[in-house]
Amino acid sequence: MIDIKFLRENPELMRVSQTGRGEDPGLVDLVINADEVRREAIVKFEALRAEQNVFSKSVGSAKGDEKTALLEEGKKLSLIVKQAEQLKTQAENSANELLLQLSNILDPSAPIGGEADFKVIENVGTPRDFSKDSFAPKDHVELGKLLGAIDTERGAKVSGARFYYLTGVGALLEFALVNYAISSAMKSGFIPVIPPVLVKPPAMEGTGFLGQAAENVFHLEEDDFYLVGTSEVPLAAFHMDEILNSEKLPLRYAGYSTCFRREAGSYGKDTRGIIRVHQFDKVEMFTFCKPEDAEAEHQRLLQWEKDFLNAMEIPFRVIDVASGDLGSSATRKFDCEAWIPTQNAYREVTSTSNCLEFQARRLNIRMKDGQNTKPVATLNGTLVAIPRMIVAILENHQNSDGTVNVPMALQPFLGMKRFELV
RNA sequence: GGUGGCGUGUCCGAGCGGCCGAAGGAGCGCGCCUCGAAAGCGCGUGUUGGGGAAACUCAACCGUGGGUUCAAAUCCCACCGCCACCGCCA
Repeated sequence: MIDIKFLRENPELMRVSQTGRGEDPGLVDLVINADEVRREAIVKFEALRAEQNVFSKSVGSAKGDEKTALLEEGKKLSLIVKQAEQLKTQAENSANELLLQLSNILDPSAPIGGEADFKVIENVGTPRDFSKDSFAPKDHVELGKLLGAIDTERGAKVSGARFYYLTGVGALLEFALVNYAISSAMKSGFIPVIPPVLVKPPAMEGTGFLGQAAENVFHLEEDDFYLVGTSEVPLAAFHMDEILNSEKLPLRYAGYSTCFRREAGSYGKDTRGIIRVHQFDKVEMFTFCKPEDAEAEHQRLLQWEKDFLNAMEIPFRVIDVASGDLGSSATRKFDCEAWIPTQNAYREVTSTSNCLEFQARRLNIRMKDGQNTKPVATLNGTLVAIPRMIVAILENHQNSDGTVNVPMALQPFLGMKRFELV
């Protein structure tokens, strides 16, 4: 949520930001109008209410005929106050509804444009040249079968398209990735968390996933629960309605959870394999910090993501995501894209967003900073999203016979140096 | 799922329908005392919104939402959460 006071004073900045995202700049003026209506309604109601408060007190001490007369008048006043209160509530609700529709203000350094207008920040490592090894790389589906690691056919049989089983070394690889991720996160001061994956509407709304992202969220109609698409949701909502001690910041949490995504509108995209699935596990980093520290923290999160990919010995690049492709909560976002040999392309494997105070305002998470209470900043970043990391590892570290070398960093967690054929 | 109890400020814990934003205590902050500390004493200590340059002032908030009333923390209803016991189950 945007700070209404900031918006009142900087409407032009907000219009520019909305335009940059490809969203409606006219919304800004609707919000400003609604805010004026809201404040007028408040003034009217409060004046009447104050009058009623004074009046009510005089009733108590009166008696006899005088009291009967006062009671009559009180009834009339009561009606008027009630009407004014209703108008006030309506005005507040509609102002709030509009305000919630506004996306976060863009970071001025974020590249403007659509999905394709990202800026490459750096390339790390060099894609392996398979012609030098004189064999054509197999894709992860084929490797997964040869190793007994991934079973997409049975996944489809049991749950439908975009489901899979991780079996044998596939399952072990997930455990190793998670253990490696959590143990390195703890070294950086993260608190490990296993959060709930079913959440109630306020958590989902607060994190900003019920706007344009709503179509990708699973909803349990009967119980009004949402299945989270990322543990960002329960981690952000962890401190909902709380006031944090600013001296304890930054607070860093590493959440391990299953993630559920409907993948609506991606029919025909990545239908093969486990690049795009309805359910997967992920270790997510989440930070609560002072707004003035957010930008530096964003760089730190990015660095931890890079460290992870380097430890997996995978070539990748970092992109600065363009304005039109940011989530509504993010002011800026960096993606790490791993090299996928059989696609001859870089594909997103991790992503980190700076939401500044946007989510915190919606979730009512504040900090006590000296005399003042003000919203904190929140940031999130993927440490490892299991299926995509498995794809990257299998495809990049395969040998001509279909066996796969285990990256050094994972060997202690797996107890093996190579995945063998089954 | 059934029955009973409870939900008040950072925490504990009072609260005849008006004088209750709310006693008392703990904690915290400042000061006194002390060589220093503890104890003791004194003072202070919520959030949100509106108006105001500010001092300040007004309004709202006692789980949430409705209702009754001139007036609700206090009465009524619904919902949510917590605790206890019973039933069922991992």
